[in-house]
Amino acid sequence: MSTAGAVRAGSERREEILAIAAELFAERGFAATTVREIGDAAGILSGSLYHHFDSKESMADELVHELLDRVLASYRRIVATHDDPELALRGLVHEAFSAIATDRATVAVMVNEWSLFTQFPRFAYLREIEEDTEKLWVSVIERGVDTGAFRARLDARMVYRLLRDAIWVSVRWFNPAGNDTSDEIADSYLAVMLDGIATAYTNTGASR
Amino acid sequence: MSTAGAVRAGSERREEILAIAAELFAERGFAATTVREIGDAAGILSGSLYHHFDSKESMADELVHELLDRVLASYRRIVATHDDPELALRGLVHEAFSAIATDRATVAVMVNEWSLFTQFPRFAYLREIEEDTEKLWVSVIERGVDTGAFRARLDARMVYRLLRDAIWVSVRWFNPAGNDTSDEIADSYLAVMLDGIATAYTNTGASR
DNA sequence: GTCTATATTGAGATAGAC
DNA sequence: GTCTATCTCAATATAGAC
Repeated sequence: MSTAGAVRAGSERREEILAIAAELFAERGFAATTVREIGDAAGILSGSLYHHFDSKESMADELVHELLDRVLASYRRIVATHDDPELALRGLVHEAFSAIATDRATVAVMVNEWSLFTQFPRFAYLREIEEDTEKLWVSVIERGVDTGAFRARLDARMVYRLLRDAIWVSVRWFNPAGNDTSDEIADSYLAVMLDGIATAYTNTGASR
Repeated sequence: MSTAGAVRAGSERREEILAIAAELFAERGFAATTVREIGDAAGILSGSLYHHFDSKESMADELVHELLDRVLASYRRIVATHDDPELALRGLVHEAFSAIATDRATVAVMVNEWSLFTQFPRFAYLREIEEDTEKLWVSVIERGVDTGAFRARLDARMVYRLLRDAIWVSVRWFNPAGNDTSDEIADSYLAVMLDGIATAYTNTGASR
């Protein structure tokens, strides 16, 4: 393999540096993290980073792109293996929380820098993958409405966004090393989303 | 009134510049917005901004602090005037979406830069106000559990965070000038949160 | 309250030796 | 693959005139 210029494929050292960068981006923010800090944390000088990467931006790019590709692939597998819409939805939610647990830093970068990154052409895939993801989740929700598992006249797109936003932003406070596992919080969120928080006998309000 | 140094209280020009800065911070991100851009958009040179403000940071500080104070005060009024927990919760959710509609740019700055700002001592009030807000919402949810309006054994804190995260992050895609008003989306979110998306007869799964 | 002019700093990135 | 050394630029912020 070539050693000149910014290497494309994944060497061990590369992955190591990416993981360090992810932690710093997540902790301080992408813009507020300097390449000198990344170099310091990796035990090399900032200039040496450019043997591995083209730019600071390309580090974040690689991190987030790889994560999103992986998560979308998992989503597709889950939907393909569950005919039952409720079971499919449960699988999707568990998968998302699982990603928060296993890739906390990168998820935090994605969530915190979403509005920044989506401005730039090089991050166009963010919107594309998110669009595919939305289609996938919405199709599951709509199928649930069709089968009668979910309520009629649901706005599937709105339900998806509510759930998506709540799940991903939980990376800001959810600590998988704490009291709850990612499966436990997934089940808690699913319980609220599926059954609601109101008791049946209050379910008579004019506005509902 | 004094005209030397950075003025504290609100003149019209000041408010105008703050609104312009909020739009730019929201659109491009706080770090990626330069004081030159703010000056250009306001029709003055960047140096002249420092007659009104101490720093770029203090502009964001003022915007977000003022918003959060205002929202928390509204929350308190709502809780104080509603004995019924469900009505109180409905009022809170409507108020939050109303803030997104009336102060979209500042809410976006708060949401997008939360992790960045909370790192700095000058933004300590962010965590403080958020803590008070959490207590207020959680007390409403717990009262609902006590009165029987909401399900027993709810994790009130978790329910609050799910709802809070979903509401605020919706600023990234919710367009109050579009098809839905803020009251409509508030009612949609409340319908899902109160009643869930599952139909009653599926409510027999072992995991629920 | 804004402009002219500029100080000052710190950032991302590069070239070439080792 | 890392270091030495440095370039280059753009950013925040300031001083003082008008």
